[in-house]
Amino acid sequence: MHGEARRVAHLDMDAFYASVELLKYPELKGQAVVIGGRNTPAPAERADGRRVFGRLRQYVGRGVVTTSTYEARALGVFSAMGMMKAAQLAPDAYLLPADFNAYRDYSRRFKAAVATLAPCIEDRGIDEIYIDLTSLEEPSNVIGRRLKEAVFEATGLTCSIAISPNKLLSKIGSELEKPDGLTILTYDDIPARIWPLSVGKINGIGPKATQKLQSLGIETIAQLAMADAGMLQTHFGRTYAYWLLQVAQGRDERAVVTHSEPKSVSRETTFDRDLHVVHDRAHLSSIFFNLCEKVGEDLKRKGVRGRTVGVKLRFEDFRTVTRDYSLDLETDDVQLIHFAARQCLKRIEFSARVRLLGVRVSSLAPALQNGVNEPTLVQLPLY
DNA sequence: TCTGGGGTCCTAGGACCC
DNA sequence: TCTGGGGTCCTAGGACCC
Repeated sequence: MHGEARRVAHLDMDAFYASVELLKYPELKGQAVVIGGRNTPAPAERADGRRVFGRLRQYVGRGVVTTSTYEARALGVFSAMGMMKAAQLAPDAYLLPADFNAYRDYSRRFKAAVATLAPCIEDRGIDEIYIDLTSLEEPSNVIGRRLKEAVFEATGLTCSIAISPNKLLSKIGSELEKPDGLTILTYDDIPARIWPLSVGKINGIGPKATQKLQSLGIETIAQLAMADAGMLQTHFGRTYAYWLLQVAQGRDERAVVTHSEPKSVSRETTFDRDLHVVHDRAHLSSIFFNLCEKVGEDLKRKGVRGRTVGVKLRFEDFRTVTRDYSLDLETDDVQLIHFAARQCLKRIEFSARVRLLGVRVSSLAPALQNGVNEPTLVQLPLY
């Protein structure tokens, strides 16, 4: 049952958002730059054409760091860190707002460049992809260099690539020589290059599992590979224990998936201040309807409709609750989404101020041209 | 002055059906 | 009067990823 030996690349753009910003503002090259914040102003343009950049210390309010340059990372500022904490660590760092339109544009460019050389691509978000190279003839180092050149040609940006027999090893490998890295791994390299790493470097082992493994005396992938199967099973369950031992050996049979259908569409927002259900009712209601509208627009744009409407609510103490409401037929109608989402809200006990509100539609199906799978409010007996 | 927004996948219990 | 077993759908929560 052994498949053909495969060759899979993982390509990861280097500090992607930050690097795109440096293309726009080359005068910031070599500086600590942080991108993020909820209401970060764009740089001001002076009359003499020079730009004036904000500093991290000037930031007030909620929000997190979206990303940072390597210079800012050296000061301890990383993605997802609270802005206020980041400002303590690097008050003089330059601060820019995220510009997702620009990132999406560069994302399309680098993916198109790769596609001209190797068409079997799995999208893993805005700044990374897997590429199946099995059908290509050239040696891995030649292909790798060619991919990097094509990406740089198309974007002016560097990336890091690893090529190995599977996605698991390539995903780990692309980080090993960042930035501008090219890493080639075979199974023989696992003891020297993979086993010394922390278990948290494995895609799928997050903070919780890392913590739990550490409490069992397992910190490196080597220690995981040597761990007792029965012990792992008692702490993680049979399925997960088996997976842990497989990945510790560098084994991964997952295919490079070039096509997938969306499973859900959602919008959520964290408020500038926590809102009170009664006191801020009007404000909450208007935000709520807005989220329904945006989800409806997103569904129509993607050409799908969904049967299950869900809401997500986060309280001031960060407790998060969700509620679902399934309809008889798929919909992309804003009024119907709003109706179903209100049914969800009714079942939540509001015990504290609200920090975040979200609306999601799942159980998706392609929208039919004749609209036959779209129920209307009139058909709803309870309305 | 903590902690974004958009997703996927998994688990687990209960309803319901045959 | 102590009562199966399998399958599917629905809901809620949580881990994880980018």
